[in-house]
Amino acid sequence: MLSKKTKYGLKALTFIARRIDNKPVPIATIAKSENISRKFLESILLTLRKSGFLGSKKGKGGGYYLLKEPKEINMSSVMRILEGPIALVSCVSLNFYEKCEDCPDEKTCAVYNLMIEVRDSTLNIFNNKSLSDLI
Amino acid sequence: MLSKKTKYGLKALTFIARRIDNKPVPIATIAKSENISRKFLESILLTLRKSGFLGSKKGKGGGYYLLKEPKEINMSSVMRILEGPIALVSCVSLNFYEKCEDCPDEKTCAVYNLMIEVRDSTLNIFNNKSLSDLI
DNA sequence: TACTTAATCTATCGGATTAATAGATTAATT
DNA sequence: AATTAATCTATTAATCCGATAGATTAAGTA
Repeated sequence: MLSKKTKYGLKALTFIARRIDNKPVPIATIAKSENISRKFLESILLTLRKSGFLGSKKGKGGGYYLLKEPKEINMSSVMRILEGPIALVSCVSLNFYEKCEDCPDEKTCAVYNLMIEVRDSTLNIFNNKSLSDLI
Repeated sequence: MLSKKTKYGLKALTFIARRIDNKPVPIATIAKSENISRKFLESILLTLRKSGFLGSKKGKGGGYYLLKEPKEINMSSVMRILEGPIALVSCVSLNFYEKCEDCPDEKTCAVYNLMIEVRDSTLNIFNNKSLSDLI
């Protein structure tokens, strides 16, 4: 299941992307319009800024704005920043690989191949979707 | 990410399915062979029994055995019992549907359609996989 | 019958993670 | 100077996960 962080993050990104002028959008505006706890959203937007998706401007007329074209913002990268691994088990993760403690050998693991398949099909969707597709 | 419960459950099911004679397998045997906490596995097998996948026999020579052919044990149903919803958000879940509190309208939700797509592709895999494919 | 094996049931617990909150600070605009 | 709005640091509340403990019930075996 998707965390609220990810869900809110995606909603906020699309909200910001919908502004054609790309003028800064204040946190409060997004929070109110999308029914998100203002403070929680604050921390989410901060991570999106630190990851290079968003820029920010303080003071009056400030807020968050996109640093790239919506078309250039890939869903895989957003999901990885907000949610973490796309794979269902870390031993099949491309970007967050980790060996399973309990599993002596991945090649003989029954779960492994199934999860590879799921990962690939999900990745296939996220890789071919950008923020512009969510608008 | 998959819970350990699900991962262990899948491993245990394949372990049991590998016994061609389908004689009861004691919890302890599975736990030792698959490096799973015995007590934790106990509760997992209990839910698999209550869901109709496994039968059990007490006493000497007892243990858990499959109630159906591995070919008849569908991955979607196993996943739903062990992990819960296959969908990433409950508002796109077929079996565990729940309305999002924050979302006023699913039709205008940007996340919705993306998650529908992910659900369908994952479901497509699980629906066409059975326990026999894991062995 | 007594003993052993093994599942069953109830309950609890620590730790990690998630979601949310609070308050003080910094920066920009008017 | 006043206002607006992001930033930073810390804390809290709630939930969930993985694991554990102990007593009980059932079945086979000597």
